[in-house]
Amino acid sequence: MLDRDSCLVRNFKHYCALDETEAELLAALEKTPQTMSNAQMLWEENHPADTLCVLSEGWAYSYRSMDDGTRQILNIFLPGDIIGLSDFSPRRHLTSVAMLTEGVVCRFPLNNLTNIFATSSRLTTVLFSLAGQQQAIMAERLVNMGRRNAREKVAHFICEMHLRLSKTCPNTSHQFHLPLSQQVLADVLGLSAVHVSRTFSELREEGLLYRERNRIDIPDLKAFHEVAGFSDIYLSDSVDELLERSDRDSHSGGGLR
Amino acid sequence: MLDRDSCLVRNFKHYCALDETEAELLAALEKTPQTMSNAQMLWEENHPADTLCVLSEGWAYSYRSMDDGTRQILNIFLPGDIIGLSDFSPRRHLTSVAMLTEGVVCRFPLNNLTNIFATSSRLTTVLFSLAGQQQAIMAERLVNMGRRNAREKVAHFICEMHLRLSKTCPNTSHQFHLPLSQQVLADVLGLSAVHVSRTFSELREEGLLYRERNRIDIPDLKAFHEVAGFSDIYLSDSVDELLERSDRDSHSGGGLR
DNA sequence: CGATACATTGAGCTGCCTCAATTGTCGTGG
DNA sequence: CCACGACAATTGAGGCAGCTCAATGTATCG
Repeated sequence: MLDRDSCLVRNFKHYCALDETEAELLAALEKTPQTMSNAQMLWEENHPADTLCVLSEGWAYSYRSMDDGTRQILNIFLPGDIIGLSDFSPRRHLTSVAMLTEGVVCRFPLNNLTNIFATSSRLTTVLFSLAGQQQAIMAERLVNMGRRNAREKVAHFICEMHLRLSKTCPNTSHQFHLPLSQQVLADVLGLSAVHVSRTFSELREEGLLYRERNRIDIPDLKAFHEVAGFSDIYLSDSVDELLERSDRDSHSGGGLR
Repeated sequence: MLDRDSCLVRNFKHYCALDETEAELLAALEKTPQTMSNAQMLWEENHPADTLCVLSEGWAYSYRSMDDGTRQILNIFLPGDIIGLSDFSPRRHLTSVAMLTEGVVCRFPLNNLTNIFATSSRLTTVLFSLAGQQQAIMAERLVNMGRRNAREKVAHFICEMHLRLSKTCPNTSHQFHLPLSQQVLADVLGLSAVHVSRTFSELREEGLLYRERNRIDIPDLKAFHEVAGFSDIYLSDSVDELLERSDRDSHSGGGLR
């Protein structure tokens, strides 16, 4: 056992109670901590995908580089996130991943996942939910890119990050730290850095959003959600009910544990 | 047993051999066929997500409706696809799903999935891969939306559909049926229908792509991929290797089957 | 103190949008 | 068989959101 819950275990406990075996299975994913400097790469597009990662500390992001030198950022990762779940099946990583801050990551081989599948159907359920959540985030970002203007894009993304942050660290208020440069934001949102700057100016002048250095301040969260057309359902997680069913199933035969 | 493989079983066999138990688990998902007319809804955004669907025949799509009346299409589904995998964890569907053609769908309760998790770690692995593939498709579309112009967007999407089609039905040549109106394409790509039309005209005049009614003709596939900046890695599936590992694991203890 | 990265602001351009009118295609019913 | 209506596609005209290029300002750090 561990003397103290790892980041991942803490994250999972948010979803369901874990017995000893399960906690150990998860802890196995965080056996090999590795400190990372800002901007350091975890892996690059097209490289063999034999390991995935738990992000234990710090922020990271995944992206695809374009031929013309630009890039599209696909995902922002926070502590407790598993990085590369979607690269589970292809032989090679589909995206590059790099750090946004200093931090700690723990690589683990793909086997650990299949091992979990074979051992705990409850953890499998949670993992599946997590993968689904990541997909939901990407779906929402697709909507963002396709059908919203710059103002809404920026606002919506800030709302999303704010909500995700307040889930992992509950003391997040209307002010919080967001270590993303305007260039990074532009690469997330499919805008130019210049236009992101103008958009921030606009929002600031209307008193809706203040940003200096990497601090964000949203004076009126409700009004801001309005601007963004933000709805939080896509980030709501309710694995509990699923697990109840799963447990019922296993008691009534056919199940594993 | 079934006298004839269901659509889904056929799809899964593409990934790995199935024993009798596994085939039955999968077949259970297609127990309740239901014929659907064109444009009929499978479910709507925000409605309770207690069942998912296998698409047995026909095409379908998922989308999000915006306040201003527009919509963003998130995914196009082909026969053999499981619809709603990403709605697995939230209590409510995050997207609406409707048919693009006539067809047949089979609803099944969420339990069936958790049941699979608890019974076959091999099927679980395949399911996880499928979910990953859907996410890869969405990631690619995100890149499309963020960093490509209309011409590339249209071309890239056509390439993607062409490839996906030729995987499920091998007799797809450089001509194929694509039952998507220009309005639908616009809603996929975040463009206006008018501009999609102009883009098709442009591509036609350059001899790169012909489209009339719902038939597509790509005279020179290689040249067309060039225009699109299309790379097919993100649609490559290699679950086989994963399963080998999974099997090895289970033989050496800790595993299930 | 200079170097480097990040942010702001202006000017001019363009890709895509909106609105609107026209044509083509199909299915339906008289 | 033709007339009709519904829908999909095309084409033109004009507008604007967001782009690029470039210059300047500002903070951080060795």
